[in-house]
Amino acid sequence: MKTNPPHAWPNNTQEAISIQEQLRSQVVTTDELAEIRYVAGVDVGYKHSDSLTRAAVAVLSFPDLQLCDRAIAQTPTTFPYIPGFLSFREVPAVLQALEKLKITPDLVLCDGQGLAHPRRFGLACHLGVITDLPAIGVAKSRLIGEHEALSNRRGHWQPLLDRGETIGAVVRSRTGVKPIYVSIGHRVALTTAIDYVLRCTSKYRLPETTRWSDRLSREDKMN
DNA sequence: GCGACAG
DNA sequence: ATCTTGTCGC
Repeated sequence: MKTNPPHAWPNNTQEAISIQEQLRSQVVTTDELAEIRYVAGVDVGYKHSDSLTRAAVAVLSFPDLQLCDRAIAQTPTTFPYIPGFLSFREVPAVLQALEKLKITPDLVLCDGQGLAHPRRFGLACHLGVITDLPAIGVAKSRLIGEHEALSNRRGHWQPLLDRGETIGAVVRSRTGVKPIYVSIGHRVALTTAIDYVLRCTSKYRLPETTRWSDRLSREDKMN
């Protein structure tokens, strides 16, 4: 698929903050989706030295979740890991991987937060706005926000709150497992996002999309 | 100043 | 994320 050239890249957190504050107004928090036929999962890993960033993208058919396309890309790591600035570290490699896809996904599930972010502009929002693809943040752990006790049954969820504002949801993707953190990335409402995440999750805690991109990333690591 | 802190 | 063996539990 084609992606638009990214905006100027920051060299420090001050510049990164101003970019986040500028771009967050472009996030669409309502459903603006076409028919979903292909869902992509994105995973990013790093080499031992941390100097290389590797992005893997898996495109699955929806709703049957069969692997239809895949891509890997590696770029020099240009930004350190700082909570709240993950996207500046991962987006460049992800864009290169997306460029290699033959199939343009209708929805992207990102490994990280979307709106559930200090400035409401996590990885899923950033990638969504840059590509203008519908995107959802699916994180394995919490960045910010609090929530009420959660039922341990699959499908149950609680709003994730920050100063009374709903910024995402804590979702039990499988009965009895640790919950996952789902939030709006771009062009998807929260309840719709939760629904798609659950529909992409069958046998395990994480969506099949993330599991596939994880696998592709690990395979590539061996080469 | 003391914790918390996506991947 | 990544470095890493065995081990507890279903």
